[in-house]
Amino acid sequence: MSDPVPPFPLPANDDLAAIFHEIGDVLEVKGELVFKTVAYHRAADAIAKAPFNVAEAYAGGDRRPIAGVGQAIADKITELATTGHMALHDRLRAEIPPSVIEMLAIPGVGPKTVRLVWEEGGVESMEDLRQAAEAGRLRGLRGITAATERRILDGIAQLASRSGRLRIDQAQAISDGVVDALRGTSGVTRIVQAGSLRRRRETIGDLDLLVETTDAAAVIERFTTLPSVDRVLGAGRAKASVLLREGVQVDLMVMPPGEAGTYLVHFTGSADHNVALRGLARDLGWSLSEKGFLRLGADGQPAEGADAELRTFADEAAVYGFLGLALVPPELREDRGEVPAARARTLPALITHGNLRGDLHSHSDWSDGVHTIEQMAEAARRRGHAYQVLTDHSQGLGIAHGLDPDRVEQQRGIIAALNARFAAEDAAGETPAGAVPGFRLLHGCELEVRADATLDYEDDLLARFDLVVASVHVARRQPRAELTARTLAAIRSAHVDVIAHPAGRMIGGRDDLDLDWDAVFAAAAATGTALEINGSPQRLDLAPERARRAVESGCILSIDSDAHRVEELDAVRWGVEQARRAWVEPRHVLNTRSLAELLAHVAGKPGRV
DNA sequence: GCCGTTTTCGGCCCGACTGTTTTCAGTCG
Repeated sequence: MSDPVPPFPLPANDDLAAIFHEIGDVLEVKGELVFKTVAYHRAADAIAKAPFNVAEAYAGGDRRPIAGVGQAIADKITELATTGHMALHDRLRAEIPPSVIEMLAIPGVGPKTVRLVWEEGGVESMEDLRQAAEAGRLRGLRGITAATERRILDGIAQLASRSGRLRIDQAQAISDGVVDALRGTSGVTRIVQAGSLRRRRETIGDLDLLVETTDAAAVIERFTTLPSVDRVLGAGRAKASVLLREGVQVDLMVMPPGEAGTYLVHFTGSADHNVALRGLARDLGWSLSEKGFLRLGADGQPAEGADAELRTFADEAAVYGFLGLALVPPELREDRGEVPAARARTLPALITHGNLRGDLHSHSDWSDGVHTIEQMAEAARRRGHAYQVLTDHSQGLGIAHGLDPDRVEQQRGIIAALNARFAAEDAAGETPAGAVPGFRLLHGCELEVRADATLDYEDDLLARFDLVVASVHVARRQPRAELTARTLAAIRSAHVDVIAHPAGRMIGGRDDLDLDWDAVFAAAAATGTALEINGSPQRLDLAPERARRAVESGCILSIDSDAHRVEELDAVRWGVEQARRAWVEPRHVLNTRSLAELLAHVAGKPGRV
């Protein structure tokens, strides 16, 4: 018997988190104790990060512990998951309308200002606020001048023009441009791209640069007057912020020479990671900030006078060491278990780009790629791969010029001829620069999983490929049961070796497929079918949290470029970065294996003869 | 509101920049 279906929809983790963020926001505007509001926001973040559907679990009576969610908030989740309502949320909404709370999103406008304009200015929404500021009706309020009104209007305009988060490849290009422009400024000895870009998040909100220099004024002057700067948001002696013409905010911090350690830690870690480090420091009797460690006195405040002491470090390893921790790689600094692991010396030995021996997913101009089979193979070979799998689309994906069985047969001949030439060159000692002798182009396909859960080629044709990558492109809006059944059908096929971009997402575009992930991970682990981390910066799918759960579930992964042109073969680097964020080690990844090991794994799939 | 091999009560991360209430509160990262 299945569970009774509740008469109201259960929220996804993101939606549940949004409710608690909203509660935290309302309490801030109400002037509630700050630690209480922080507790709601922290709980919301923890819920958003939870690796299972929290509302579903709570609805079923499974109140798994979540760090940051205590008795009171857990009860509220249960209330919402079992009744469809949360009394506190309803009451707070009645007290302060959401349209008032939305004003918190305006840069430069915080809870105190929102409360002031709402209670004393009668402002009920962002649009109200804009009109009141334009009409000069706010300046009578305590602490608000004409300049403040101007600032509020700027903030509203900035919010409207904000272009959302950047893809990591776009952010990297913009950041590189700024770094190049700052290089050579007098006194500058080092520039580090910190923040979420250094943590290699899939999307980036704003950019953080750390500049080691003996002449802070010079670099801040140069930075705030770059041609790419639209306007300066703020500039002091040690830091400055600008908005670029592209709409991206860049924050620059100056660090004194020889003291980079705590600066790098502070401006790289996520807020939660940093909070955890500061807590550790406090336990050891020190206050940690970007400037270094300040010794605490008996009163818990930084010691003064003769007892005052500031400890600085030249590099990050020394900072973590001072806290009794192993150096945490930037990609892991998200407060997802890395701090205890660093203390216990159980951090993973993360995969690197150099561990990859080949690429299991790429296209040519035979389907929807740009370059020829030979061009793609040569390019892969000269990148030092041991193997490259050509995986043009199967016949059903008409829009991508999928191949019918005759065309597949023709490809086979071309691939054999290329491999013969490569072998002859190797034998003659004419292996090209960058290449490794023995390179093989493998014949694969990207097999469409049809809407009815059947596969797009017959088994006898599939059996002749070296390796098969399967994926879902069509009928994406099916209910979860159907979509899951399709993915499971591919996983259980004796001929499918990799599930490509399993969630089917496009960053900033398509959402994830609605799959029963526990079922997918269990089947993939049982059959040895690899789940892909697709390196295309538009996809980066599996996402890190899912990839981490996949590995914990016993799955093997692949990290592939999905290249449609020669240059895109390098996209595996983005995939490797996401794998690192997922705590992935080389042993978890199929294409870290040698050609012989790869082929042995494929041949060993259950049901294969 | 959360949390504890130092605490079940009393703490809870830290500093720069801005503008104005000109000594500090508000906002941000």
